[in-house]
Amino acid sequence: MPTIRCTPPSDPARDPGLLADARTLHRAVTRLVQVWESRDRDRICCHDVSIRQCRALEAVMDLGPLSLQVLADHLQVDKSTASRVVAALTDKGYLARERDPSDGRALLLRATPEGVALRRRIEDEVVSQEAELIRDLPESVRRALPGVLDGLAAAAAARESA
Amino acid sequence: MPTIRCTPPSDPARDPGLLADARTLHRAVTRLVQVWESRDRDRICCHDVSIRQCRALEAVMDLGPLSLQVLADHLQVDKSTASRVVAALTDKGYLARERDPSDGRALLLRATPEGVALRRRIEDEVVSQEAELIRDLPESVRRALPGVLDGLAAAAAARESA
DNA sequence: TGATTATGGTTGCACATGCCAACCATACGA
DNA sequence: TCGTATGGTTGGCATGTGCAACCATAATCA
Repeated sequence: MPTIRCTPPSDPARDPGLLADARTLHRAVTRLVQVWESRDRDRICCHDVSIRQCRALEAVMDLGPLSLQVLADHLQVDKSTASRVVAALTDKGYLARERDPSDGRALLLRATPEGVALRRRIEDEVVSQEAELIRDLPESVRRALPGVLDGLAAAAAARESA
Repeated sequence: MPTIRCTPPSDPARDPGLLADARTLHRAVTRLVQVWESRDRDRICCHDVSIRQCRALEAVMDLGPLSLQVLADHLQVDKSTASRVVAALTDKGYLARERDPSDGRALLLRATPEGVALRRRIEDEVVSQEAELIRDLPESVRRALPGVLDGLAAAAAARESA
């Protein structure tokens, strides 16, 4: 389908500052992502699950019982990867793999009570560290953060799927 | 050295909104990191190098000729991982592994001309996509971005090394 | 000086992740 | 009912990761 774009695809010459802004943004996001990745590895991996496994557990809890394919789409990984992540979580007792009664092919993934507890434990710990962190930030920055980050992630995700 | 902290280490009871803010922040950053990881996989991995390899190449160029250990510290990975990443980049011709003349044990890692060209190629492409992205953002968000992101990354990095 | 210790790198191991492709079972549509 | 589409699993192969063991060179100290 021929989507109509309101903004022309590229006219950086029209706004000379745009590329400079973009470069600044690129470096800032890259730095943030790298720092956070490392933090998450340290904070999550000591809790019996990998980062990916933790994200999968969160997705299952937040999106309700779901199929493997939906989970894979959400995590943006191949379904084979999702299958193995789920297998690991199931082996550890954090997820339950049921058959979808309305579709004999599909799974219905649910978090077990142990999974719910683990997720709460990890998130509480991380959030308390987050609290330490934002207390040191200027009030203006602290207030602007969620909106800005959500906007950025949403814009990137939208462009991704376009 | 006994660093003095201006804010007490933890008193969430003093500010009941703090934990809620922290949770909001946590979810926002997590989402952003996930979206970006996926983006980077798609944007970088079609250029003959993995994300990690690209980061390593950037680090070598930005920090000047450096040793494996310094690189590993910067990327926050084990030195064995750094060793293999460097080996891959060297095999592909993007890095040169020299002996440090002032220390017979250490390496001096440098980007080759091919490495420099590759990094420029990748960054130009990514930055142009970034430009598309921020053009769609509200002006207020776009203006707040770099400061907010830098502040957050810096705070996280500082707390990390504390 | 000679022995001990510290540091920089590499390698083996085990495992998670990643993608592709082949495969099976079930569902759906012509 | 037969062909096709979809949901999942598994195998293969590559990369990435940390840990531990190991080697070579420095640095330190008796």
